[in-house]
Amino acid sequence: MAITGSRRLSTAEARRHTVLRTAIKAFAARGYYGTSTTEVAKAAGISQAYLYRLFPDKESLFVAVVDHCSARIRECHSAGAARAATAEPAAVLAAMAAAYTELIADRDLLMVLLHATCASSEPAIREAVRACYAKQVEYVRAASGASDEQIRRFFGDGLLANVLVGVDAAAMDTRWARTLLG
Amino acid sequence: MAITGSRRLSTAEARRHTVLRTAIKAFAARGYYGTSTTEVAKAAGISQAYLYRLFPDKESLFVAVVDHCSARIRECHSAGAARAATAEPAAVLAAMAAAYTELIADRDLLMVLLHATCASSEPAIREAVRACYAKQVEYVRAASGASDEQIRRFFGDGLLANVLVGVDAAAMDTRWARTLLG
DNA sequence: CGAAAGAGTGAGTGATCAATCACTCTCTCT
DNA sequence: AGAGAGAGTGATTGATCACTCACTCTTTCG
Repeated sequence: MAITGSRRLSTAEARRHTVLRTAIKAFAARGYYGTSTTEVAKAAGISQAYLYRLFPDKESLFVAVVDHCSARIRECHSAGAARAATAEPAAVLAAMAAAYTELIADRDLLMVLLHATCASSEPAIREAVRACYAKQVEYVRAASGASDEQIRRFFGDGLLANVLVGVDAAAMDTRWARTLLG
Repeated sequence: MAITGSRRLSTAEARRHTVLRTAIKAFAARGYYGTSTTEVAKAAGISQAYLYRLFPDKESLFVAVVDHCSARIRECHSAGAARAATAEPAAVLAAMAAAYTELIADRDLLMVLLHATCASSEPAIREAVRACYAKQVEYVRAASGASDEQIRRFFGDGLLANVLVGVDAAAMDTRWARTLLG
């Protein structure tokens, strides 16, 4: 190891990356407490024992998954901002919101972050969630130049969308769901 | 039983009520999957075995707790609305929002609802969460006469407050936290 | 070749969990 | 008094959990 700087990812690192991707689906359903490491390993196509050679424990694994989700959201916001019609804060925010709505349509990534917020009684997870919000807020602020009030509304809308996806409100035909879906 | 209509709550029913109150604190920290029935029983001051005579299983217990929280939120909104300065929708919404902010200051009730949203991959829990939102939205609509857009913003603000309390943003001295706290 | 390093696993371990059972104690009503 | 109903519990069970260990197979490289 450490022989060349141009070496491809080692196989173990590639595996770790695979685990991060597939663990999103595994954790999405029942979160940190409700998902067993065996389920995560099965989703990644490896043995549970090897999972423990890739990550020191379940908490570190979950934190890594949250960080991975956080990075994907920032990529999404960035891609959205690039598609904004004008450089006006409101236009940039609207473009980012549209990209975000598209991103969370598959539910899994979103549910992991919802679960992570819930599991923030574990200090390490709380820090990961805080870091995720910190990076999102500062990125949105820098990319859009929006005011605090605009940013607050942006995140309020996003969180409402999260919950509506979480309870699958789009599949319901009730007045309250239609009201909140807007 | 069923002898008189004026009888006080039976002792078993009183116990059930105690359990619902105390279980909020127990479930708040680690949610449906992460909280054992032994912890819930201990918080209520009864044996775990008796918990199973009061509720058929863990899921029913959790659903009952969610329903209890739902009722408390509606009482809170109702009390808030009664304190509104004028009957204008915006004034009523503001008064309800203020009452809600006060209610969730203790974190526990709020965290249970956040956990319930997360646990909505369990059908019975999902239904309880949906019912909770349904009642809230329809109550807010009826009490305030607000437009759909106003209602959406009201719940977006509430959910943002939920998350900020969830990660204890008020205890942080960072720019992103100050921005979102407003 | 051969040996060292790393990828990967089967078979456990003790702890903990939801749920059950057999049992005791305390009322209430006749 | 005494019997029956309901309140309440200690002990247990089979399953599942996070985590570990001893081991094999494969790749790389001198």
